[in-house]
Amino acid sequence: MLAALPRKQYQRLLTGLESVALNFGEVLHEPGERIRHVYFPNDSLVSLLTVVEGHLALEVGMVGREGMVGVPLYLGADVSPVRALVQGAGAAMRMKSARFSEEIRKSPQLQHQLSRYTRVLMSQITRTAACNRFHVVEARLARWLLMTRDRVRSDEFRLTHAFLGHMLGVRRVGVTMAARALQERELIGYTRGKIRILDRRGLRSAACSCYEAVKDMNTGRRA
Amino acid sequence: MLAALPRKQYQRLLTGLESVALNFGEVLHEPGERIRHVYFPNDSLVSLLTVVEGHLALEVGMVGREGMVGVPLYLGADVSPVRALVQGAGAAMRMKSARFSEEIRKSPQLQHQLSRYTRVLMSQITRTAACNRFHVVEARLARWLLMTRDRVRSDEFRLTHAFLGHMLGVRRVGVTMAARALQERELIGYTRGKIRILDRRGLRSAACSCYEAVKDMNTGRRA
DNA sequence: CCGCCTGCGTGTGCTGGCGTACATACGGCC
DNA sequence: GGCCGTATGTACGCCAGCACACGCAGGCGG
Repeated sequence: MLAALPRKQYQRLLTGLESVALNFGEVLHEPGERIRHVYFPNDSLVSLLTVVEGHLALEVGMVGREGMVGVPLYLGADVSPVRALVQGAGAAMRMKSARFSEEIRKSPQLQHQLSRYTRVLMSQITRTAACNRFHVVEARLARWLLMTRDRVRSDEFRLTHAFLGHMLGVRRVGVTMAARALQERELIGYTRGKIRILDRRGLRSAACSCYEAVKDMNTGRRA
Repeated sequence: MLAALPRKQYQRLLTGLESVALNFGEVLHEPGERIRHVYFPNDSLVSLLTVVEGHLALEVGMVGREGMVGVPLYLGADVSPVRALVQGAGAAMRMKSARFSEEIRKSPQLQHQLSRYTRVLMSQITRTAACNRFHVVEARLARWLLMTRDRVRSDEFRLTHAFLGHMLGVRRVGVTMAARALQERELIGYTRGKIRILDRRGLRSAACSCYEAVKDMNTGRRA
């Protein structure tokens, strides 16, 4: 995302950026709490979850190297409305909130990038909302795996059914059923927390149209 | 929303604003189409709907006098990701897109108001997503009626079960059942497209917590 | 090598909402 | 005052996902 900035701006930003390793399960932001840093995932992957009392969590957005964690800061709030959970371990850059606000003020180009990304994120959240309402677990699981794959750039990653349940807002058992169905169709394989995508094209046709839709938003093919 | 601006700015904006009457069922923006005007409802009410092929529509946000229809324009896109449907007839102000973009550029205060509203809208969309996933129709219907009431400022309004189905993303029959349940508890009354709220407090307790949650966002009690 | 924790499989009964189809009833219009 | 469109009621079969509960197995630490 930042790489799209003019070189000079980018160089200056770098002086405020700090390289960090994000660990699986780490919580970067908690709803209602102050945002201390904004994060720019490199090969890591962060999920944005909404938390409703008395229910499972529910993923509303996914942030990889195309985006940023901490958009509310750009919009002038210093608290997060969502939980930001590291879902794929890896490297990221981060910047202190104060410094970042400062940089935004100084750079119209950065503002432009951020407004663009905010737009994409809103569309993504909107689409995810509809997806969670209308599509069955199996299709949603397929979509989710594909989206994850695109961001961690690997066909294999670690995650348990229970974890997936939190992402998709369903019980673990629901995930188990859906995963087994996909496995029987030889689209994926999994054992004890390791999931591997075997047939990417097949998985695409098992997924709902939301995968392509969200992808198109990110690549800017649609606004 | 605009009233929060400094008087001078507000005066200037007025010169670009045009008063319009919004009619029930009118579509202001269609997904994928250019945004020609932005709208500031006065006593009218606009629903933001996401449309997924082969499914009912689903409301993700509601805009009354506290907000604006056309946020994507602020974020630099000239096409809408959602359908904006007039759900409560009434008056609104509107401004041509080009002029509005111009005004944004000129006024930091306006930018500030817009970024604040964008934040609120994102939170609302997020919360609505979770609500649609986790809560039963009856509670969602109650929430929806209360939210509408707050915006049109009247205990009675015109809408059919079929219409409500589109808002809540359920079949008409589902609405009928939920509505009857609420009627039997004497919280609402309805006949042929007219719904009246009889017991507001009771309705609040029938609604899920999302009503209060979204309300708090709008009034700024939470970010 | 044993135990235990974690991850996965399976079963049972239940309920909310779906798709579809048809029946009633109000209310405006001629 | 009868007609008809639109709004609402009702019914039937169906299935996805729920809550809860328990069984099994791989792998790590002692």
